[in-house]
Amino acid sequence: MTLDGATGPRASRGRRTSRPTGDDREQAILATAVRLLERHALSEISIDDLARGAGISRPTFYFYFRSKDAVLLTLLDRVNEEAVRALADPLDRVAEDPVRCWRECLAALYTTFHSHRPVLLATAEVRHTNAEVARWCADMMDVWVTRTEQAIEAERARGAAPPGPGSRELAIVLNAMVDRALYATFTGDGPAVPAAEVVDVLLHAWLTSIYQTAEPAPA
Amino acid sequence: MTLDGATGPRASRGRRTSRPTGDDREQAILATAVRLLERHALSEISIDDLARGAGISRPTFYFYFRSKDAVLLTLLDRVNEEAVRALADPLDRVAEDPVRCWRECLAALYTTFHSHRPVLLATAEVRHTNAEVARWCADMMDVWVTRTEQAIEAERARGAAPPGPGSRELAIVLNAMVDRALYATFTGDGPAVPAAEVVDVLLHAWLTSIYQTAEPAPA
DNA sequence: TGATAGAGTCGACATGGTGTTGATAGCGTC
DNA sequence: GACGCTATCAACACCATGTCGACTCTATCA
Repeated sequence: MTLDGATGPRASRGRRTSRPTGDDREQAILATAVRLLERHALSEISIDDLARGAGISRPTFYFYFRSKDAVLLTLLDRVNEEAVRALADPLDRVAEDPVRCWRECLAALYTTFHSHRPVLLATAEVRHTNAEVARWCADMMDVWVTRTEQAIEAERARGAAPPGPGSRELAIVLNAMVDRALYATFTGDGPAVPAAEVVDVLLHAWLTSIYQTAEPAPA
Repeated sequence: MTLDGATGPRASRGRRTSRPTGDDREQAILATAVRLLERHALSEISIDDLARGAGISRPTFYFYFRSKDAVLLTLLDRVNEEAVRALADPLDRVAEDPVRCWRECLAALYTTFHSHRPVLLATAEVRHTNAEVARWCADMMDVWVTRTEQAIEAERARGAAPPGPGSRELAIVLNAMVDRALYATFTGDGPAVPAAEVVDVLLHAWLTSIYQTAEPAPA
């Protein structure tokens, strides 16, 4: 007997318990979502589309996921895991070689965003409407802001960066910049920096804001 | 006979022609929209809510506006006119006193955003779903980016700012930063800079990115 | 071996929103 | 006093979401 009150194979966003069958159906739904998102906005995709794509009927979809957005949330978890892995290392080594490490951070975000473009675009689509997705984005952003803040503090502590605005506040606006600029780059929504240059330009703004020169002193 | 193919009092987003009656109904719809947006997200407001609020039935609403988003677009035009007025002057005088003028620009954007918060939040909500709103945002952003770009070029030409990344690309990421950071400030969606500080922090990032020092040389 | 339980499935329905149609009411004017 | 235009709405067609209840299949165990 499952104790978490689940009616579906699991509480949908709850964590894995052993489940013999049905797992492939869940994967089929996720795969269908990714495939459809390559070509269509989330709002253009109906639950019926997802169900049919996975070879099931609409009511059966609800056996696996609570809603369309719950599917997105599951996909988002995957993306996050990948991003966390990619950024952990360069963020820890900022002091060794600031320019290289900050560039690696921004490049890692670029790469993650790029390779999961459909999922992140869908996220942008609903983050202002769906409280749960908004919460998720906020939590993820908070992680990056805090890591950035700590790195800025460390750079100031060792004298590599001069004092300036609060490190947290600075970290927030810099992350906001990356967030929006990458989104625009992959979307063509409004003027966007060409993909080939966007990391360079972001890095410039990032470094000068923190170090107040274009080239911080070497370690 | 109206020549623009309108069925309603005007082509809704088309431009003013003389219209004796019904204008107050249109204003009532707009006023209702603003009032409801103070308390609810756009997605929570139905066309029926707007119609009832204006004292008419739902089909009659369609006589005045093509859709819910068309109402938003009309409100947005008002905001834009105000923003254009507020920013024109400081942008023209950047060379006289860069720090003061850039701050005035950012402060003007802050003020505009703040005083039209409900409308701009609703815009963020649908800009990823509604092509017309997306287009509108893109156009507006393009205006600010171009003005910023020209100002950066001018500063470089007179030797006040050193060379750096392409002025257009820099203008884009700086505007992206303002866009997203102000949104977060007024929304509490994710970590946000306190309202009292946000202009200062944005100004810091803005100045250092352009002048590559915290304090550009006086004119 | 056949009763039982639970996972998995879906037809049919209820709900709630959007947008359209067609009929009508009021009013100025020629 | 009839024509044309603005303005209005009841009724309808449509579509997406989410729920209910009945059904099937399979594995287990007395």
